[in-house]
Amino acid sequence: MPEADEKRKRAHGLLTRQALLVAAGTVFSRVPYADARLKDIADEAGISQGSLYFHFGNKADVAKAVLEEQQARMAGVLLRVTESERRGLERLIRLFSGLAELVATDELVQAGIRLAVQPAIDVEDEARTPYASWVLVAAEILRDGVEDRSVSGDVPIGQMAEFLNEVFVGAQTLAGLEDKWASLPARVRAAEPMIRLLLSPQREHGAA
Amino acid sequence: MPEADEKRKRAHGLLTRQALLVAAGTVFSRVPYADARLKDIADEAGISQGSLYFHFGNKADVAKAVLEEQQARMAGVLLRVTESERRGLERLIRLFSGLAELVATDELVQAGIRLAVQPAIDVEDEARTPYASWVLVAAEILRDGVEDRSVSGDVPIGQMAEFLNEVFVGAQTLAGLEDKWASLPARVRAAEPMIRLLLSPQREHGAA
Amino acid sequence: MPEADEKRKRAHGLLTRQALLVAAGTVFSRVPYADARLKDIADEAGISQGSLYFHFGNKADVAKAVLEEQQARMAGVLLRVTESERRGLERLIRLFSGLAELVATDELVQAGIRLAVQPAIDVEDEARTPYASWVLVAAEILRDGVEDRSVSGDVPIGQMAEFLNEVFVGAQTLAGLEDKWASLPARVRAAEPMIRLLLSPQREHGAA
Amino acid sequence: MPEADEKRKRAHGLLTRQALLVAAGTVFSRVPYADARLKDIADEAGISQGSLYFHFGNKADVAKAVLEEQQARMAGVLLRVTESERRGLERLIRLFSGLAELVATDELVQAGIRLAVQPAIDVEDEARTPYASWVLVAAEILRDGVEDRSVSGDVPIGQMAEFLNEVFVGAQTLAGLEDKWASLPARVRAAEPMIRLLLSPQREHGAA
DNA sequence: AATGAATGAGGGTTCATTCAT
DNA sequence: AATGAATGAACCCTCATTCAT
Repeated sequence: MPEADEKRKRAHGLLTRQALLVAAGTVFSRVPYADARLKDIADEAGISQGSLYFHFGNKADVAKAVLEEQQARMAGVLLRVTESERRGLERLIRLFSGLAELVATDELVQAGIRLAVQPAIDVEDEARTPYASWVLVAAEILRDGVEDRSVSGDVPIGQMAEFLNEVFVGAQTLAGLEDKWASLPARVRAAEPMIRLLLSPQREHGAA
Repeated sequence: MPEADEKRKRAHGLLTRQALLVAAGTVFSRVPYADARLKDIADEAGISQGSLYFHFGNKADVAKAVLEEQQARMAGVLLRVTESERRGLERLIRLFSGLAELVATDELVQAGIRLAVQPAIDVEDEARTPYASWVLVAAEILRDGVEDRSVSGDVPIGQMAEFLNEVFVGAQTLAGLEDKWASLPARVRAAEPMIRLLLSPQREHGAA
Repeated sequence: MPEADEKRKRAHGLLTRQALLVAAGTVFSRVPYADARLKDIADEAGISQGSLYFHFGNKADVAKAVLEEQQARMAGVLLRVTESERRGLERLIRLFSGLAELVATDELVQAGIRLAVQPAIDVEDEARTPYASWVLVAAEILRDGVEDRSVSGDVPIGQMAEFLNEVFVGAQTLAGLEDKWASLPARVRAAEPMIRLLLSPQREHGAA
Repeated sequence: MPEADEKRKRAHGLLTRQALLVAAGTVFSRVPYADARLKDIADEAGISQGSLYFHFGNKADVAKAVLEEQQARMAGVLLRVTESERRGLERLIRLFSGLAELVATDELVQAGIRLAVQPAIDVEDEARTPYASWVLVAAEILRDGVEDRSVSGDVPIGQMAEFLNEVFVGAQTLAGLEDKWASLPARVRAAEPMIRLLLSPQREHGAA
């Protein structure tokens, strides 16, 4: 059954590629792009450095693959939260804590963050843009919240979305420096009261 | 007068060192530590690469000097704001916008931020700690604010200080990615209403 | 009928080998041996790189096969000319123009020339000798020409054969550089009058 | 005397560069461009491989420098011959034998020939063109020869120049293959009678 | 007969650092 | 105080070759 052989072969290749991706996550989560050694990634994945080039064209491609996977995993959290939670305010809180949990525990996601934040010459912007999209997501949820009365109608949606994004990114940045993101969930939890205060309907927003 | 010569020489040496620092700021503000080339710094300063080693011991030393200068300049803003503003709330707001302005316009400070945020192998923590101190500063100001009634007494000082730090760092991170910090002042301005809302005395803080 | 299968398989194998040879011709005609990539040859032939090793032992073997085929094709021209032309002088002229035509149009022959001219480490001399043999062929034809009176008896056979060989090789080298041998036939045509002048019987040869 | 120091330093650098060029000649004269190892060149010159990059930008630059030097040396022969010999025919003969002598004894010139003949991807045409110019030189000399009656007026200048170029290039190619150009002078000497026969004034040229 | 996957040696190049002057 | 020159370690990447299927 040569066809079965083919399949197994290809499957094995995909496994290796997956291992490589995980290894890349480990390495890129620890050191900046320029300091990351392909040799370390290959070693970590248990294959030769040359093999790496069978699966990825070059160093930048590896980084891009990590970024893509990171985005997919973060989008996964969004999806799950969207499905499970009805009301806007809670959805937002859950999204934040869900992302925090993911970031705190998933090395590949941590690697993606590192890569996204630094201007590596060869990893083009295509992969680094998504920060903007999270603002849109937050705005969307806020609008839902206004509709379902979990969020005050006085909230200036756009600016608040931007603000919340800053809060999360700031927490993420600081947690990354402090203890490799282990404290991120705690930080987000600590921020929750302030967020509720800002959004809860019983207060008017006298913006400047 | 050989002594005069000596003096001139030493003065000239300091000038060169200063030029080197500025050049380092320019380069480190643009690319990550590992991508920064001593050659580029030397070129930018208009001296030979070899000379650089007369003024600094090695690459890490240059980075450390940049970090020190950055911290001095940021501390300068704190000093000026502390002197000029009486009431806690306004002092805090002024501090934020003052720092934002500095970051947006001063390449060396931008360089410092870049260096502080990334885990460069050889620039040890000594220089990266200051993030923690800003939380202390914020807490101090908040306490003053409570005392002078510009800040609500219900505000949980420690957590709020941490939260505000996250906001600023988040704005800084995003502005850095977006347009090399040009938009940071605008971001801080946009965040002002939320901050006022959180701190102003006429609302109770019944957070968990 | 398993035997028929066998036959078909073997035939198919030969086809592939042939395709491989053609592909090698294409690649070796374009770039020096060391720059020729087995991957390019395999791609050009439409098979996998691994398969190439079923048909040839290694890179040098591929080159040797190309050289052999080239020599066979050039010898073919000699054979055809010998059969068709009686008189020595005309035979010589026809041989030159026939070879020129072949070189100008046959990529595999071009590849052979490239390979023969450069000192590739692993394609040993076995394959590169034939230059000498062309001198012998030319001498033989010259002798025939003297006998049939189409070539002057005063011609110093050995040296003239060597000289004619140089002319052809020179034209070949220059045409190769100029336009990938497209101009070789024209060059040979332009050289014809000089050759006739040197060989025609009505003039005495007062060599040193 | 710091100025003297400067001078000595720079002179030392030029010496190294010169040594590097000679070493490159040795290596490039032996193996094709792609097989030439920068390590071998550096070793041959007695410096580190890294130093090589202080004097030349990259491998292609080294090759280009060799080509330039080769052209200068060959042009030198032309100059000397032009000065020493009055009559066209003798000038031509002397030029050929002078070049042959140079090629046979000068490794750097041999290297230049090797480089000029093979299509190395990164050594651009700028450096490989000069073959054409030799045809012009030959034509010029032939014209002089016609004027001073050392060359027959019936000679078709352009075509004859091209033909003579082919002869020399052919001899050069074959000598290169045979014994690293040692036999080139002998080959040129052997060709001399044929050339004289073609050019000497007492015969008419019935060109096609 | 053929393929996808893997290997490993080696090459060119970069760059922080040092040295002689 | 400054420079040109030199060093050497290391990195990314290529590519002929091999192996399991």
